[in-house]
Amino acid sequence: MTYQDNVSVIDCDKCPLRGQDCFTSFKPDEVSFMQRFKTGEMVADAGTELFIEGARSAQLFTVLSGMGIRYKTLEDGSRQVISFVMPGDFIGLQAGVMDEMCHSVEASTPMRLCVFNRNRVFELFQNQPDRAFALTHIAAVEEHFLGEALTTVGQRGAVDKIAWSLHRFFCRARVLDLTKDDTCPLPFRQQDLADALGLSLVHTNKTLAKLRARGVASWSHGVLWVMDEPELTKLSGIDPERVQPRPLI
Amino acid sequence: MTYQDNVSVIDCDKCPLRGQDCFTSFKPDEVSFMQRFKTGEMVADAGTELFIEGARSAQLFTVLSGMGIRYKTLEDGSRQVISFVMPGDFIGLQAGVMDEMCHSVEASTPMRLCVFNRNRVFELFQNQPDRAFALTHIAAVEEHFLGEALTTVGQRGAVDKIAWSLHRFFCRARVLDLTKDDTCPLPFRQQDLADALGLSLVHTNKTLAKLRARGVASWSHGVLWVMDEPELTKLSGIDPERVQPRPLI
DNA sequence: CGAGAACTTGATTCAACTCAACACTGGTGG
DNA sequence: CCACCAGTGTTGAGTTGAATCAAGTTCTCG
Repeated sequence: MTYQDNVSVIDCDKCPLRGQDCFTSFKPDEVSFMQRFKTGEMVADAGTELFIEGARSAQLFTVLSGMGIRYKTLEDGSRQVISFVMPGDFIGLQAGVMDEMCHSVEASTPMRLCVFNRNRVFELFQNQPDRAFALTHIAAVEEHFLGEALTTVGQRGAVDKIAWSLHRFFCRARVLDLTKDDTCPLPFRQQDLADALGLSLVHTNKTLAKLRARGVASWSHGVLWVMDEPELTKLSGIDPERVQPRPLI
Repeated sequence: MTYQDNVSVIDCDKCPLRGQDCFTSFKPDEVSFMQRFKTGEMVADAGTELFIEGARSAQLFTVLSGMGIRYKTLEDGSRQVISFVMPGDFIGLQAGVMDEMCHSVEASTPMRLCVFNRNRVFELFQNQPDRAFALTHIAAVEEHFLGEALTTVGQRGAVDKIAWSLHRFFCRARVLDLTKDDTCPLPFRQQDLADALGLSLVHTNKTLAKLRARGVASWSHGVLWVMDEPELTKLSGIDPERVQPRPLI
């Protein structure tokens, strides 16, 4: 399952994410504050449930590496994937400010997570206005993204939905430097994508085949290959995908 | 259109919303801070665009009275209603922390808004940790709601979608004390509801008729009448609708 | 090598969409 | 004052995109 890995904890100082230019830069005292705020690291195997809907959690995480999914489950067993979780994402904010999580988070690959203590979140508001602002910024960005997802799921057809999803993922991967040429890892199941877009597994599969046949994008064996990026961008309906640096917690 | 109404500005001290028990209480110094933070009031006619997608805005608002919709527009002209805006809602957070809004906001009824200055948001983080936390809390609640909306739009059938939407609205209205017996104002068009749920106008109309015929709920002439609340709740798929007090800005 | 999970593909069904007409309302101007 | 119009709501008929059902095929891993 999961285990604490106290030996090889990374210093915030040397955090491999912080340097990337898709994240806003830290002031020196912010780094040292985060170092004190951080209570450890955790490694999770693929399949681990990091959070469970409705549960209170004492811990909050920042993803150092690996990927996962946030999702909600309905009474009838159907599932809505809310978003894909990637390195740099902060998870558990809802548990941090409200009393409980309103969705579950599951690791799709092995993940390494930076661990924070829930009951120290308020310290951050008291002592580190910049960090508190960053937290709010992250929440606003997440809200923005959910609005886009809602729009896609509510208004577009299957081809556009899939295209949007693949395009968005590829762009996120690129700023994280996870792409190689026109490819990037996409370690989810077709079922996950289907549940994210409100499509059936079968239709998702057929639509992916269509995009592959059209020479737009191809996803197999956990690797996404963007064959015709302009076309994918056009189908996705996203303007220039403003890549604005976002804060890291 | 809109105009400043400098004469009858309400003191935060006497804010009619603050007293309601659906909002968390303020400490005295928080009230005085908000009073200084508040730069005025605005009255908007029905139909006014409070925010326009993509624009920067110098102002942020808290809704004092009236209702509206948040929405995104797509290239092809279709529209996704992100949420319904009700008294107590804080709008413009995205403009406040990111540089621009990623959805528009339109008044559906005449609205009275409390106006704040965007460039003073950071003061709040520097001087008022409680208020800053409240802002983050609001963002997290909004994120929670959007996740629920996404789940509904993605996974449920038309009857459930409509039921969820009506139930949610009625619950929100009730905690704001806008209900009278089993009714509450619902000042939107069927098209707005359709665009919120990703349904066509025609199908929305037919589904509303179905709920009316079944004796569950009836919406006409801007008034929602909940005829069978247990049934509506059941259809909506919401557990107990935990009514947790939320902060007001 | 066998078993389960994931992915494919074709055939059929159904929920929701589009089209099209009509009813009701309130506002405007001749 | 009434004719007209634009916005909104209602209803029926026919179409379609996506769901479901049903059978494979390929992968993965113990």
